[in-house]
Amino acid sequence: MLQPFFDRYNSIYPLSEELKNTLEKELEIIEVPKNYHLLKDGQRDDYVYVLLKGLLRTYYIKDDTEICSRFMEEQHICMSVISFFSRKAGYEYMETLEPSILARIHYDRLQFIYKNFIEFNYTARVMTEQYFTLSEQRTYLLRKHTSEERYVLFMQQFPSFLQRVPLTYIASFLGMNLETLSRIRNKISK
Amino acid sequence: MLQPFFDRYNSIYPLSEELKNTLEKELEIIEVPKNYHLLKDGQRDDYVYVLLKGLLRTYYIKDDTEICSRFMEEQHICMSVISFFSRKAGYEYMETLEPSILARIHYDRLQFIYKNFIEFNYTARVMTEQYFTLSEQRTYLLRKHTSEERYVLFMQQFPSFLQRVPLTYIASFLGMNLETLSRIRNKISK
DNA sequence: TAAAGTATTTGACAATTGTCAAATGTTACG
DNA sequence: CGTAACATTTGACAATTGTCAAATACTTTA
Repeated sequence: MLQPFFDRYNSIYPLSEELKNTLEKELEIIEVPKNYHLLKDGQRDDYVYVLLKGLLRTYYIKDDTEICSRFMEEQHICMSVISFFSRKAGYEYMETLEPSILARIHYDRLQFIYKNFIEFNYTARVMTEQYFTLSEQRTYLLRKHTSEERYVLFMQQFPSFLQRVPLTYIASFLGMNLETLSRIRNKISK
Repeated sequence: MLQPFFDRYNSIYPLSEELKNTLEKELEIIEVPKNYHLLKDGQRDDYVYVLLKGLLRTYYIKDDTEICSRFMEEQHICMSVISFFSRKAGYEYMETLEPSILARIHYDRLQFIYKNFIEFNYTARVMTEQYFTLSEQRTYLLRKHTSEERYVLFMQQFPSFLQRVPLTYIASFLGMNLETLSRIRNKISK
Protein backbone atom coordinates (compact mmCIF):
# COMPACT_ATOMS: atom_id res chain seq x y z
CA MET A 1 0.00 0.00 0.00
CA LEU A 2 2.88 2.34 0.76
CA GLN A 3 4.89 1.25 -2.27
CA PRO A 4 3.89 4.15 -4.59
CA PHE A 5 4.97 6.52 -1.85
CA PHE A 6 8.31 4.76 -1.43
CA ASP A 7 8.83 4.79 -5.19
CA ARG A 8 8.31 8.53 -5.31
CA TYR A 9 10.60 8.88 -2.33
CA ASN A 10 13.28 6.70 -3.89
CA SER A 11 13.29 8.71 -7.11
CA ILE A 12 14.49 11.76 -5.17
CA TYR A 13 17.20 10.11 -3.09
CA PRO A 14 17.99 6.40 -2.75
CA LEU A 15 15.95 4.90 0.05
CA SER A 16 18.01 2.45 2.08
CA GLU A 17 16.49 -0.80 3.30
CA GLU A 18 17.04 0.25 6.87
CA LEU A 19 15.22 3.54 6.43
CA LYS A 20 12.43 1.85 4.52
CA ASN A 21 11.98 -0.63 7.35
CA THR A 22 11.97 2.16 9.91
CA LEU A 23 9.35 4.10 7.96
CA GLU A 24 7.19 1.01 7.59
CA LYS A 25 7.42 0.44 11.32
CA GLU A 26 6.68 4.05 12.25
CA LEU A 27 3.89 4.77 9.79
CA GLU A 28 0.53 3.87 11.23
CA ILE A 29 -2.28 3.05 8.79
CA ILE A 30 -5.70 4.44 9.71
CA GLU A 31 -9.01 4.06 7.96
CA VAL A 32 -11.65 6.72 8.50
CA PRO A 33 -15.16 7.41 7.16
CA LYS A 34 -16.34 10.37 5.08
CA ASN A 35 -16.51 13.72 6.88
CA TYR A 36 -14.10 12.56 9.56
CA HIS A 37 -12.07 15.30 11.23
CA LEU A 38 -8.36 14.63 11.46
CA LEU A 39 -7.83 18.04 13.02
CA LYS A 40 -9.98 20.79 14.49
CA ASP A 41 -9.66 24.46 15.20
CA GLY A 42 -7.58 25.16 18.30
CA GLN A 43 -5.73 21.86 18.15
CA ARG A 44 -2.09 21.41 17.32
CA ASP A 45 -1.44 19.16 14.36
CA ASP A 46 0.89 16.45 15.68
CA TYR A 47 0.73 14.18 12.66
CA VAL A 48 1.72 14.30 9.06
CA TYR A 49 -0.32 12.04 6.80
CA VAL A 50 0.15 10.28 3.50
CA LEU A 51 -3.24 10.00 1.85
CA LEU A 52 -3.36 6.52 0.35
CA LYS A 53 -7.02 6.50 -0.66
CA GLY A 54 -9.70 9.16 -0.49
CA LEU A 55 -9.94 12.93 -0.50
CA LEU A 56 -9.26 15.63 2.11
CA ARG A 57 -9.80 19.30 2.55
CA THR A 58 -8.47 21.86 5.00
CA TYR A 59 -10.68 24.76 5.96
CA TYR A 60 -11.20 27.36 8.62
CA ILE A 61 -14.15 29.28 9.94
CA LYS A 62 -14.58 32.99 9.39
CA ASP A 63 -17.77 34.72 10.54
CA ASP A 64 -19.58 31.38 10.91
CA THR A 65 -18.65 30.42 7.35
CA GLU A 66 -16.29 27.67 6.27
CA ILE A 67 -13.43 28.76 4.00
CA CYS A 68 -11.58 25.94 2.22
CA SER A 69 -7.86 26.49 2.00
CA ARG A 70 -6.76 23.30 0.23
CA PHE A 71 -7.87 20.03 -1.32
CA MET A 72 -5.69 16.93 -1.24
CA GLU A 73 -5.94 13.68 -3.14
CA GLU A 74 -4.23 10.28 -3.32
CA GLN A 75 -0.48 9.98 -2.78
CA HIS A 76 -0.25 13.44 -1.35
CA ILE A 77 1.32 14.41 1.95
CA CYS A 78 -1.19 16.20 4.13
CA MET A 79 -0.85 18.37 7.18
CA SER A 80 -1.90 21.69 8.55
CA VAL A 81 1.23 23.51 7.44
CA ILE A 82 1.35 26.37 9.94
CA SER A 83 0.40 24.25 12.95
CA PHE A 84 2.60 21.25 12.17
CA PHE A 85 5.74 23.24 11.40
CA SER A 86 5.36 25.92 14.05
CA ARG A 87 4.22 23.47 16.78
CA LYS A 88 1.33 25.67 17.80
CA ALA A 89 -2.42 25.25 17.89
CA GLY A 90 -3.88 26.59 14.67
CA TYR A 91 -7.15 27.67 13.21
CA GLU A 92 -7.45 24.99 10.55
CA TYR A 93 -9.72 21.99 10.29
CA MET A 94 -8.71 18.94 8.28
CA GLU A 95 -11.55 16.74 7.11
CA THR A 96 -12.10 13.80 4.77
CA LEU A 97 -14.50 14.36 1.89
CA GLU A 98 -14.58 10.65 1.05
CA PRO A 99 -13.93 7.50 3.08
CA SER A 100 -10.14 7.51 3.35
CA ILE A 101 -7.10 5.44 4.19
CA LEU A 102 -4.05 7.27 5.48
CA ALA A 103 -0.59 6.52 6.80
CA ARG A 104 0.47 8.84 9.58
CA ILE A 105 3.53 9.54 11.67
CA HIS A 106 3.83 11.58 14.84
CA TYR A 107 5.93 14.75 14.80
CA ASP A 108 8.31 13.39 17.45
CA ARG A 109 8.95 10.14 15.59
CA LEU A 110 9.56 12.11 12.42
CA GLN A 111 12.18 14.23 14.22
CA PHE A 112 13.78 11.04 15.46
CA ILE A 113 14.14 9.85 11.87
CA TYR A 114 15.46 13.23 10.67
CA LYS A 115 18.20 13.02 13.29
CA ASN A 116 19.10 9.37 12.85
CA PHE A 117 18.85 9.08 9.09
CA ILE A 118 20.44 12.31 7.97
CA GLU A 119 19.87 11.50 4.26
CA PHE A 120 16.14 11.49 5.02
CA ASN A 121 16.44 15.28 5.13
CA TYR A 122 17.44 15.39 1.48
CA THR A 123 14.17 13.88 0.32
CA ALA A 124 12.15 15.84 2.85
CA ARG A 125 13.77 19.06 1.69
CA VAL A 126 12.90 18.36 -1.94
CA MET A 127 9.34 17.37 -1.05
CA THR A 128 8.90 20.48 1.08
CA GLU A 129 10.11 22.54 -1.87
CA GLN A 130 7.54 20.84 -4.10
CA TYR A 131 4.65 21.50 -1.72
CA PHE A 132 5.85 25.05 -1.19
CA THR A 133 5.71 25.52 -4.98
CA LEU A 134 2.19 24.10 -5.12
CA SER A 135 1.14 26.40 -2.32
CA GLU A 136 2.50 29.44 -4.15
CA GLN A 137 0.55 28.40 -7.24
CA ARG A 138 -2.64 28.29 -5.18
CA THR A 139 -1.88 31.73 -3.81
CA TYR A 140 -1.27 33.14 -7.27
CA LEU A 141 -4.85 32.16 -8.07
CA LEU A 142 -6.15 34.43 -5.35
CA ARG A 143 -4.31 37.60 -6.29
CA LYS A 144 -5.98 40.24 -8.38
CA HIS A 145 -7.83 37.91 -10.66
CA THR A 146 -11.53 38.30 -11.30
CA SER A 147 -13.89 35.62 -10.03
CA GLU A 148 -14.16 34.20 -13.50
CA GLU A 149 -10.40 34.10 -14.01
CA ARG A 150 -9.94 32.33 -10.68
CA TYR A 151 -12.40 29.65 -11.68
CA VAL A 152 -10.77 29.15 -15.09
CA LEU A 153 -7.31 28.90 -13.49
CA PHE A 154 -8.67 26.40 -10.98
CA MET A 155 -10.07 24.24 -13.77
CA GLN A 156 -6.67 24.30 -15.48
CA GLN A 157 -4.51 23.77 -12.43
CA PHE A 158 -6.67 21.34 -10.47
CA PRO A 159 -9.05 19.65 -12.92
CA SER A 160 -9.38 16.48 -10.86
CA PHE A 161 -10.93 18.28 -7.90
CA LEU A 162 -13.71 19.62 -10.09
CA GLN A 163 -15.14 16.13 -10.34
CA ARG A 164 -14.87 15.19 -6.70
CA VAL A 165 -15.40 18.34 -4.65
CA PRO A 166 -18.83 19.97 -4.06
CA LEU A 167 -19.22 23.45 -5.55
CA THR A 168 -19.72 25.15 -2.18
CA TYR A 169 -16.22 24.13 -1.17
CA ILE A 170 -14.70 25.19 -4.48
CA ALA A 171 -16.45 28.55 -4.23
CA SER A 172 -15.07 29.23 -0.77
CA PHE A 173 -11.60 28.07 -1.91
CA LEU A 174 -11.79 30.58 -4.75
CA GLY A 175 -12.89 33.39 -2.46
CA MET A 176 -16.36 33.86 -3.84
CA ASN A 177 -19.75 32.66 -2.78
CA LEU A 178 -21.67 29.76 -4.17
CA GLU A 179 -24.13 31.85 -6.14
CA THR A 180 -21.39 33.81 -7.90
CA LEU A 181 -19.64 30.58 -8.88
CA SER A 182 -22.88 29.16 -10.15
CA ARG A 183 -23.42 32.19 -12.37
CA ILE A 184 -19.87 31.99 -13.69
CA ARG A 185 -20.26 28.33 -14.60
CA ASN A 186 -23.48 29.15 -16.34
CA LYS A 187 -21.83 31.96 -18.28
CA ILE A 188 -18.82 29.85 -19.29
CA SER A 189 -20.89 26.90 -20.47
CA LYS A 190 -22.49 29.09 -23.14
CA MET B 1 28.82 40.28 7.06
CA LEU B 2 27.51 36.72 6.70
CA GLN B 3 27.93 35.96 10.40
CA PRO B 4 24.28 36.59 11.45
CA PHE B 5 23.22 34.21 8.71
CA PHE B 6 25.68 31.57 9.87
CA ASP B 7 24.51 32.02 13.46
CA ARG B 8 20.92 31.42 12.45
CA TYR B 9 22.06 28.45 10.42
CA ASN B 10 24.10 27.03 13.26
CA SER B 11 21.19 27.23 15.68
CA ILE B 12 19.27 24.73 13.54
CA TYR B 13 22.04 22.20 12.96
CA PRO B 14 25.74 22.47 13.86
CA LEU B 15 27.62 24.10 11.02
CA SER B 16 30.98 22.41 10.45
CA GLU B 17 34.07 24.48 9.67
CA GLU B 18 34.37 22.76 6.34
CA LEU B 19 30.82 23.58 5.31
CA LYS B 20 31.18 27.12 6.57
CA ASN B 21 34.31 27.56 4.45
CA THR B 22 32.57 26.10 1.43
CA LEU B 23 29.61 28.43 1.84
CA GLU B 24 31.89 31.43 2.25
CA LYS B 25 33.69 30.43 -0.92
CA GLU B 26 30.53 29.81 -2.93
CA LEU B 27 28.47 32.79 -1.78
CA GLU B 28 29.09 35.80 -3.98
CA ILE B 29 28.46 39.22 -2.49
CA ILE B 30 26.79 41.74 -4.80
CA GLU B 31 25.87 45.34 -4.19
CA VAL B 32 23.05 46.86 -6.23
CA PRO B 33 21.23 50.21 -6.34
CA LYS B 34 17.59 50.95 -5.59
CA ASN B 35 15.05 49.66 -8.13
CA TYR B 36 17.49 47.11 -9.50
CA HIS B 37 15.94 44.02 -11.03
CA LEU B 38 17.42 40.73 -9.86
CA LEU B 39 14.88 38.84 -11.95
CA LYS B 40 12.40 39.63 -14.68
CA ASP B 41 9.32 38.08 -16.15
CA GLY B 42 10.13 35.17 -18.47
CA GLN B 43 13.51 34.48 -16.89
CA ARG B 44 14.39 31.46 -14.83
CA ASP B 45 15.63 32.28 -11.35
CA ASP B 46 19.03 30.59 -11.09
CA TYR B 47 20.11 32.19 -7.82
CA VAL B 48 19.00 32.15 -4.25
CA TYR B 49 19.93 35.27 -2.30
CA VAL B 50 20.55 36.18 1.30
CA LEU B 51 19.56 39.79 1.76
CA LEU B 52 22.25 41.32 3.96
CA LYS B 53 21.18 44.93 3.69
CA GLY B 54 18.23 46.58 1.98
CA LEU B 55 14.71 45.68 0.96
CA LEU B 56 13.22 43.62 -1.87
CA ARG B 57 9.86 42.92 -3.39
CA THR B 58 8.59 40.33 -5.83
CA TYR B 59 5.76 41.25 -8.16
CA TYR B 60 4.14 40.29 -11.40
CA ILE B 61 2.20 42.11 -14.04
CA LYS B 62 -1.48 41.55 -14.61
CA ASP B 63 -3.37 43.67 -17.15
CA ASP B 64 -0.55 46.25 -17.23
CA THR B 65 -0.62 46.57 -13.46
CA GLU B 66 2.07 45.50 -11.02
CA ILE B 67 0.90 43.11 -8.29
CA CYS B 68 3.28 42.68 -5.35
CA SER B 69 3.46 39.14 -4.06
CA ARG B 70 6.05 39.51 -1.29
CA PHE B 71 8.33 41.88 0.59
CA MET B 72 11.65 40.77 2.01
CA GLU B 73 13.97 42.44 4.47
CA GLU B 74 17.39 41.93 6.06
CA GLN B 75 18.64 38.43 6.88
CA HIS B 76 15.95 36.82 4.77
CA ILE B 77 16.47 34.26 2.07
CA CYS B 78 15.02 35.49 -1.20
CA MET B 79 14.09 33.78 -4.43
CA SER B 80 11.28 33.43 -6.84
CA VAL B 81 9.87 30.27 -5.26
CA ILE B 82 8.09 28.70 -8.22
CA SER B 83 10.84 29.44 -10.74
CA PHE B 84 13.80 28.50 -8.56
CA PHE B 85 12.36 25.22 -7.32
CA SER B 86 10.69 24.10 -10.53
CA ARG B 87 13.60 25.18 -12.77
CA LYS B 88 11.30 26.95 -15.19
CA ALA B 89 10.95 30.49 -16.41
CA GLY B 90 8.36 32.25 -14.29
CA TYR B 91 6.20 35.32 -14.32
CA GLU B 92 7.74 37.05 -11.33
CA TYR B 93 9.97 40.10 -11.08
CA MET B 94 12.33 40.58 -8.15
CA GLU B 95 13.38 44.15 -7.47
CA THR B 96 15.20 46.10 -4.78
CA LEU B 97 13.24 48.88 -3.08
CA GLU B 98 16.37 50.26 -1.39
CA PRO B 99 20.07 50.08 -2.23
CA SER B 100 20.93 46.51 -1.23
CA ILE B 101 23.75 44.11 -0.48
CA LEU B 102 23.12 40.43 -1.14
CA ALA B 103 24.94 37.14 -1.00
CA ARG B 104 23.94 34.78 -3.77
CA ILE B 105 24.63 31.23 -4.83
CA HIS B 106 23.84 29.56 -8.14
CA TYR B 107 21.34 26.70 -8.20
CA ASP B 108 23.97 24.23 -9.50
CA ARG B 109 26.48 25.07 -6.76
CA LEU B 110 23.74 24.72 -4.18
CA GLN B 111 22.92 21.24 -5.48
CA PHE B 112 26.60 20.40 -5.26
CA ILE B 113 26.59 21.32 -1.58
CA TYR B 114 23.35 19.42 -0.93
CA LYS B 115 24.96 16.29 -2.33
CA ASN B 116 28.37 16.65 -0.73
CA PHE B 117 27.34 17.93 2.69
CA ILE B 118 24.34 15.79 3.42
CA GLU B 119 23.72 17.49 6.80
CA PHE B 120 23.22 20.74 4.89
CA ASN B 121 19.83 19.30 3.93
CA TYR B 122 18.74 19.25 7.57
CA THR B 123 19.08 23.01 7.91
CA ALA B 124 17.69 23.66 4.45
CA ARG B 125 14.66 21.48 5.23
CA VAL B 126 13.94 23.42 8.42
CA MET B 127 14.41 26.77 6.68
CA THR B 128 12.15 25.71 3.81
CA GLU B 129 9.54 24.73 6.39
CA GLN B 130 9.84 28.16 7.99
CA TYR B 131 9.42 30.02 4.70
CA PHE B 132 6.57 27.74 3.73
CA THR B 133 4.86 28.67 7.00
CA LEU B 134 5.40 32.37 6.33
CA SER B 135 3.99 31.95 2.86
CA GLU B 136 0.86 30.27 4.21
CA GLN B 137 0.40 33.15 6.63
CA ARG B 138 0.52 35.60 3.75
CA THR B 139 -2.04 33.53 1.88
CA TYR B 140 -4.35 33.42 4.89
CA LEU B 141 -4.45 37.21 4.68
CA LEU B 142 -5.92 37.05 1.20
CA ARG B 143 -8.77 34.65 1.88
CA LYS B 144 -12.24 35.94 2.55
CA HIS B 145 -11.22 38.90 4.61
CA THR B 146 -12.55 42.36 3.93
CA SER B 147 -10.15 44.99 2.66
CA GLU B 148 -10.02 46.55 6.10
CA GLU B 149 -9.33 43.22 7.80
CA ARG B 150 -6.53 42.49 5.36
CA TYR B 151 -4.88 45.79 6.14
CA VAL B 152 -5.19 45.28 9.90
CA LEU B 153 -3.72 41.78 9.62
CA PHE B 154 -0.89 43.14 7.52
CA MET B 155 -0.10 45.76 10.16
CA GLN B 156 -0.01 43.05 12.82
CA GLN B 157 1.93 40.45 10.85
CA PHE B 158 4.36 42.68 8.99
CA PRO B 159 4.62 45.97 10.88
CA SER B 160 8.15 46.70 9.67
CA PHE B 161 7.13 46.86 6.02
CA LEU B 162 4.60 49.57 6.77
CA GLN B 163 7.47 51.97 7.42
CA ARG B 164 9.58 51.09 4.42
CA VAL B 165 7.23 50.16 1.58
CA PRO B 166 5.21 52.68 -0.48
CA LEU B 167 1.44 52.39 -0.14
CA THR B 168 0.86 51.52 -3.80
CA TYR B 169 2.86 48.34 -3.32
CA ILE B 170 1.11 47.45 -0.07
CA ALA B 171 -2.26 48.02 -1.72
CA SER B 172 -1.47 45.66 -4.58
CA PHE B 173 -0.05 43.11 -2.13
CA LEU B 174 -3.32 43.23 -0.22
CA GLY B 175 -5.40 42.85 -3.37
CA MET B 176 -7.01 46.26 -3.36
CA ASN B 177 -6.25 49.48 -5.13
CA LEU B 178 -4.44 52.45 -3.77
CA GLU B 179 -7.51 54.60 -3.27
CA THR B 180 -9.32 51.93 -1.28
CA LEU B 181 -6.30 51.49 1.00
CA SER B 182 -6.05 55.21 1.47
CA ARG B 183 -9.70 55.38 2.56
CA ILE B 184 -9.21 52.49 4.96
CA ARG B 185 -6.21 54.14 6.59
CA ASN B 186 -8.19 57.31 6.93
CA LYS B 187 -11.08 55.45 8.54
CA ILE B 188 -8.86 53.54 10.96
CA SER B 189 -6.95 56.60 12.09
CA LYS B 190 -10.17 58.09 13.46
C1' DT C 1 14.63 76.89 -1.31
C1' DA C 2 11.94 76.58 -5.57
C1' DA C 3 10.46 73.56 -8.98
C1' DA C 4 9.67 69.09 -10.62
C1' DG C 5 8.55 64.68 -9.69
C1' DT C 6 6.40 61.30 -6.86
C1' DA C 7 3.08 59.73 -3.35
C1' DT C 8 -1.24 60.03 -1.14
C1' DT C 9 -5.94 61.65 -0.50
C1' DT C 10 -10.60 62.88 -1.90
C1' DG C 11 -14.90 62.95 -4.73
C1' DA C 12 -18.40 61.23 -7.98
C1' DC C 13 -19.99 57.50 -10.15
C1' DA C 14 -19.81 52.62 -12.25
C1' DA C 15 -19.04 47.74 -11.98
C1' DT C 16 -18.68 43.63 -9.49
C1' DT C 17 -19.83 40.66 -6.06
C1' DG C 18 -22.55 39.54 -1.93
C1' DT C 19 -27.02 38.64 0.51
C1' DC C 20 -31.36 36.72 1.09
C1' DA C 21 -35.22 34.14 -0.51
C1' DA C 22 -37.08 30.85 -3.30
C1' DA C 23 -37.14 27.43 -7.01
C1' DT C 24 -35.27 23.53 -9.12
C1' DG C 25 -32.33 19.48 -9.48
C1' DT C 26 -30.01 15.44 -7.57
C1' DT C 27 -28.91 11.66 -4.38
C1' DA C 28 -29.56 8.35 -0.78
C1' DC C 29 -32.25 5.36 1.62
C1' DG C 30 -36.27 3.25 4.12
C1' DC D 1 -40.60 4.31 -5.58
C1' DG D 2 -41.38 8.18 -2.77
C1' DT D 3 -39.67 11.25 0.48
C1' DA D 4 -36.14 13.67 2.89
C1' DA D 5 -31.81 15.73 2.73
C1' DC D 6 -28.60 18.03 0.21
C1' DA D 7 -26.68 20.63 -3.89
C1' DT D 8 -27.18 23.95 -7.39
C1' DT D 9 -29.43 27.66 -9.86
C1' DT D 10 -32.02 31.96 -10.39
C1' DG D 11 -33.87 36.59 -9.21
C1' DA D 12 -34.06 41.14 -6.94
C1' DC D 13 -31.61 44.24 -4.56
C1' DA D 14 -27.74 46.05 -1.40
C1' DA D 15 -22.99 46.69 -0.20
C1' DT D 16 -18.32 46.93 -1.35
C1' DT D 17 -14.70 48.04 -4.14
C1' DG D 18 -12.87 49.86 -8.51
C1' DT D 19 -12.19 53.68 -11.94
C1' DC D 20 -11.13 58.10 -13.38
C1' DA D 21 -10.10 62.84 -12.51
C1' DA D 22 -8.35 66.21 -9.70
C1' DA D 23 -6.42 68.17 -5.45
C1' DT D 24 -3.09 68.09 -1.94
C1' DA D 25 1.13 66.60 0.41
C1' DC D 26 5.61 65.12 0.51
C1' DT D 27 10.65 64.41 -1.48
C1' DT D 28 14.45 65.16 -4.09
C1' DT D 29 17.70 67.81 -6.25
C1' DA D 30 19.51 71.69 -9.04
